Amino acid sequence: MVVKSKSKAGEKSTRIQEANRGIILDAALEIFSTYGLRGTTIDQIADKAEMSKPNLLYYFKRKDDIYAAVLEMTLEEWLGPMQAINPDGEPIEELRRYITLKLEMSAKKPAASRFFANEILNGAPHVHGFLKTGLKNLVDEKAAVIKSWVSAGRLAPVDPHHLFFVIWATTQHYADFEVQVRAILGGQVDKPGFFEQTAQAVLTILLNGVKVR
Amino acid sequence: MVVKSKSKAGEKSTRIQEANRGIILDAALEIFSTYGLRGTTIDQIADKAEMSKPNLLYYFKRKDDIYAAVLEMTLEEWLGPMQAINPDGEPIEELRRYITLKLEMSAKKPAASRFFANEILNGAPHVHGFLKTGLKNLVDEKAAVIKSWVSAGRLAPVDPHHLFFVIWATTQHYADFEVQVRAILGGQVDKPGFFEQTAQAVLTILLNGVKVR
DNA sequence: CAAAATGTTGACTATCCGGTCAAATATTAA
DNA sequence: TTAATATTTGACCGGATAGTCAACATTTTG
Repeated sequence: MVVKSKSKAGEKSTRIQEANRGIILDAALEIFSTYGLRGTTIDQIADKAEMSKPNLLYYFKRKDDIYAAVLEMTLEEWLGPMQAINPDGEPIEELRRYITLKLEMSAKKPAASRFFANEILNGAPHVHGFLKTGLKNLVDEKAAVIKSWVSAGRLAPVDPHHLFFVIWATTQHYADFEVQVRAILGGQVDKPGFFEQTAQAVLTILLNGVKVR
Repeated sequence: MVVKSKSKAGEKSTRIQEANRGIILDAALEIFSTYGLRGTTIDQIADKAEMSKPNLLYYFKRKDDIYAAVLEMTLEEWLGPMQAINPDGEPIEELRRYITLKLEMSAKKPAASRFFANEILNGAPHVHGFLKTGLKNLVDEKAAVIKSWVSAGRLAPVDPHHLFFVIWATTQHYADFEVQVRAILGGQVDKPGFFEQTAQAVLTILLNGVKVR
């Protein structure tokens, strides 16, 4: 049969589909990240995507489907930097690279960070399973690396899990609480060297915090 | 005169009013903190408060009024610990106390922290003015204290504003991302010594990060 | 080209939700 | 007790919002 099944298995997509799905996901990320799932309306996303609502629903049948797609997209790149922590590297340098990468992601894709923050604040209904399996496994694995570094006397004695929490909290703060940071620091935030200044301050505190004395 | 003037213009309130407003604000904080303003329905709050919707609206005319009341209530206690930073104290001890207080607040009133996080994530529409005035002033004042400590060589050279951001991010993380922390640490979170363990880890990293070497 | 497939939209429906209101009930004061 | 006042609620209204659908428009294919 010559049926061009377009549903599940034989996922063929035209350029228009490719393009529009991308446009929708970008728009949705933006809106979801500030209003959350329940606070977002399909019309808002459609407006942002410059597309009629029925047209948008032609690509994603339900609001939840859009949300799920954005979530999947976001989660993928979220774990990248952590996976890159190298057990055979120099501890402080590995942490410096990890923290810097996370800060860069917050600066470049603040909406992704806020989207995730919203999901967690709402009780993580859509990623609870993932947190307890995928994320936990990865964190436990990397925590073991940290622990081995501590045991070898290459890092100050510090609880590995809490170290990750502190790093996540700090790096994501600049995306999630950007409005507050702006309110306090003012136009300074938009000046050229701001990212470097932030990175330097954060790295100074956190790395000194884990260096062997 | 027999008028029991309460606040505004002869605002007398009965015990029932006193009690019900309190019940409503507690319920509202809980719901708002997980669903945000737009994601919360009046019915949800009414259910939580075990009260009919019209009855609830008898005490607060509009949803926004409830939100504003919760916000005011939350903001007040939010600044307490920071104001308590004493310029004449010993720097490391002052910071230790501040961080510990913030961690205690996160542990005791996570909903308040999440409520605030939601407001900021949503773009801080209701507190933007406050952030740029009240909060900024207080932060600038305390940043000057930190700066003087650094200048006197009593703290490692660190940007005062970023130090506050790191402290806020870290301490509030345990409330805002509680679901994630639970997913990763499991039942450990509910064991007796967990708070002390967390405080110790956080204090170790942050205080070592700012101690003079 | 013409037919088929894909993409787009205005108009519509059903439901949810914020808010009202008049009537009923409970509390307080005289 | 009774009258005034405060509290509670079922029923309702109007606007917003998720999702549908049939018709129209465009693109792809043979």
